[in-house]
Amino acid sequence: MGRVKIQMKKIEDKQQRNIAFAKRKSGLLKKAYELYILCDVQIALVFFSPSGKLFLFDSKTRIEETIHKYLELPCYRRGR
Amino acid sequence: MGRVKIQMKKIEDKQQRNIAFAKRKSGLLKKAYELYILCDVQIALVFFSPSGKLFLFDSKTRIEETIHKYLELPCYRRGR
DNA sequence: ATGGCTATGTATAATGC
DNA sequence: TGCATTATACATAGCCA
Repeated sequence: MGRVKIQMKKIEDKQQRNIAFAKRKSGLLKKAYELYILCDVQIALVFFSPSGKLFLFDSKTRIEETIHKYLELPCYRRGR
Repeated sequence: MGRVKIQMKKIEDKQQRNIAFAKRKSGLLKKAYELYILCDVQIALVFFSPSGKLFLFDSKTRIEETIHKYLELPCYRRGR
């Protein structure tokens, strides 16, 4: 997607990994937002940066509500 | 991103909304996967389709672990 | 580190089967 | 109701300030 196609494996250089994280974090949050708006669906997204900082996205419902809706599903309906 | 730029608002036509959901769901899951692999970070993604079907992505840790890691944060560290 | 730039790879809206 | 294709908008890798 950039000037060069990259291999899908962990970026070993820590500085390069942080740069990639910063850029892709924004992209992922935007995609989550767009899916939520365009399709009017409930979404919860939780992730941690390489340094352990928390990032969140949720749809208009509070993230806890989506999480609890998931946790309350019987295990066999959780997929996996 | 397609042939035409679309407005960022709910797609009112149900059939078109389902089509957009199906495509963007794959894209969002792929982006989450790529961030996880490239940057080696913990991610939990939970969302429901317009018809209420559950979709998930998580990094190698079980999704419950990431969720609990989030829920155990003191509220002031959850952002928002 | 951060924040733009730009060339290039990707995602996807519309369309075709 | 889906897949596959195509054209076009978007995301981002590598640079540079």
